[in-house]
Amino acid sequence: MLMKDDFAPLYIQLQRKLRAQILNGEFKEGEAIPSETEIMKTFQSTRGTVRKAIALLVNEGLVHQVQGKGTFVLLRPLQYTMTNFGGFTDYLKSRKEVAVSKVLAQQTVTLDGKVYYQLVRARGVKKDDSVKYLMIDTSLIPLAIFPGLDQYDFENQSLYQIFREKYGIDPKRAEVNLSPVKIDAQMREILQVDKSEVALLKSEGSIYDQNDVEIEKIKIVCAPNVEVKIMTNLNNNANFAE
Amino acid sequence: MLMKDDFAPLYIQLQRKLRAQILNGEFKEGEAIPSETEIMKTFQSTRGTVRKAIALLVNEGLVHQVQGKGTFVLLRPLQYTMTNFGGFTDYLKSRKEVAVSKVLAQQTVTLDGKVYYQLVRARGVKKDDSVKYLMIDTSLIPLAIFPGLDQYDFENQSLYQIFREKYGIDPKRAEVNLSPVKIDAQMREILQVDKSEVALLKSEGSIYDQNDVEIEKIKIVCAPNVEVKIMTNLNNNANFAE
DNA sequence: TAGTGGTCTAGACCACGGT
DNA sequence: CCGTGGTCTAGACCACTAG
Repeated sequence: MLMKDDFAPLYIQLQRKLRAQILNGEFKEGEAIPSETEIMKTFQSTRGTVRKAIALLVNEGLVHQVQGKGTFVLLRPLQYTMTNFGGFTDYLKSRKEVAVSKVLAQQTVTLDGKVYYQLVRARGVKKDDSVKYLMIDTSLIPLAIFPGLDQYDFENQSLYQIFREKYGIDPKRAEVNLSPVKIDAQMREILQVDKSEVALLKSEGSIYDQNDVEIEKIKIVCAPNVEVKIMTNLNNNANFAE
Repeated sequence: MLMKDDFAPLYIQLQRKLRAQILNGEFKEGEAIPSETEIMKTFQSTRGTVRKAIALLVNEGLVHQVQGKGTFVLLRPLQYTMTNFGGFTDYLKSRKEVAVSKVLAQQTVTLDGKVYYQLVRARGVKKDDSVKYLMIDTSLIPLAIFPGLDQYDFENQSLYQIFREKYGIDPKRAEVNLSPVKIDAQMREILQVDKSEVALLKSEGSIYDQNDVEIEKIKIVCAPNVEVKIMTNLNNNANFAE
């Protein structure tokens, strides 16, 4: 079932197939997906590969595993979970929603002697022919790394898709700081913020590629109705020093 | 070097040892740690185990790997990174800092017919004989799951350590929503917030154990000088549906 | 007892970086 | 070319859950 000649490794292919089956409702929420052994047989693969694919889904928060029982689909109501800073289009696509972007400003700016392409967008989703804007997203992208980036149409194309397909650069790691920010007029208008609100949530940080090179500085301000939800596994810190 | 009879699996033992070496400065920031093959020989283990240990360190944000080159220690200035919601003491211990807790309130409350033990604490660190409070932490713990929990002294003991050692329950997964919250008098006093600030960052959510049972509801309000930093790997979403 | 996930081994081949 | 990390295989034994 899995193709060795596909560009993606087998465990990624398997992750995609399993996720698609879950999102399509083939495996119901709260119920078990097939056991690792069954998945091995179905996809003609080995235990290690299957476990790696499932581990990614666990990390995504789509399933969880219980020893002796099985792997279960987590129940989570549809909501805009802002776990993936900057991967907005990809994220919504993986959740089968339609992403909408509106460019508010674009220009080249110089910062610390480096030239950046600045892109400010309102990001939202299409719901029943109307658009709801969920965040205002400011990107600073070094033109030394992405020459000619300003020629693309960012209303209809995913920034990260262009990074990958046109420049062969893959966003690998995000590091963002979260803080409250006072609401200004532009935020209030675009995100339709009620007068009673005084602050919104701001995420500010950097995206790095596989070589730990900073490829984007981001600032995202979220509408009050956007749930910024973090899901973490706590395994790592049960263990202090040696 | 690794002990089979230790309670922790080999890859966790190895993770701890490597982390300790990094934090002790044996491997410098920005430089490479020994290769996977070398670590295999040093600790008499196999590739899979070594890779699993390193994967955990990557997830922690302590190191990153570059194909063909090696595994490198990431440079990060000392700061209070709030990635592990609720694992405050554990986190600081793994960073070799001294955690301080002050109990502000404790009582039993009933919510939706269930009885909870409510614990409100100011959490901080000891620096040169003075204490800096960094967050106000409200926990709701179901007494049905943790009978007799109120007998412990939470100024000097880690809540999660008691969960693990006295009740055999291990916090596994956190799900929190982040949002701004208007500052009240208590926050302003304890966290020493400047008058110009109008909002702080609030993290509100639940902690689940290995069986996906909710074992704690948490609400954490952070001081303005606390960096709430999220580090994520973006691998998962480069791949849409199948 | 049978089936599940959790851990571990001992190999293999590949892609990439630097020499 | 060699050493690095990235992927994959084909087994093994264990711990836990449930009938």
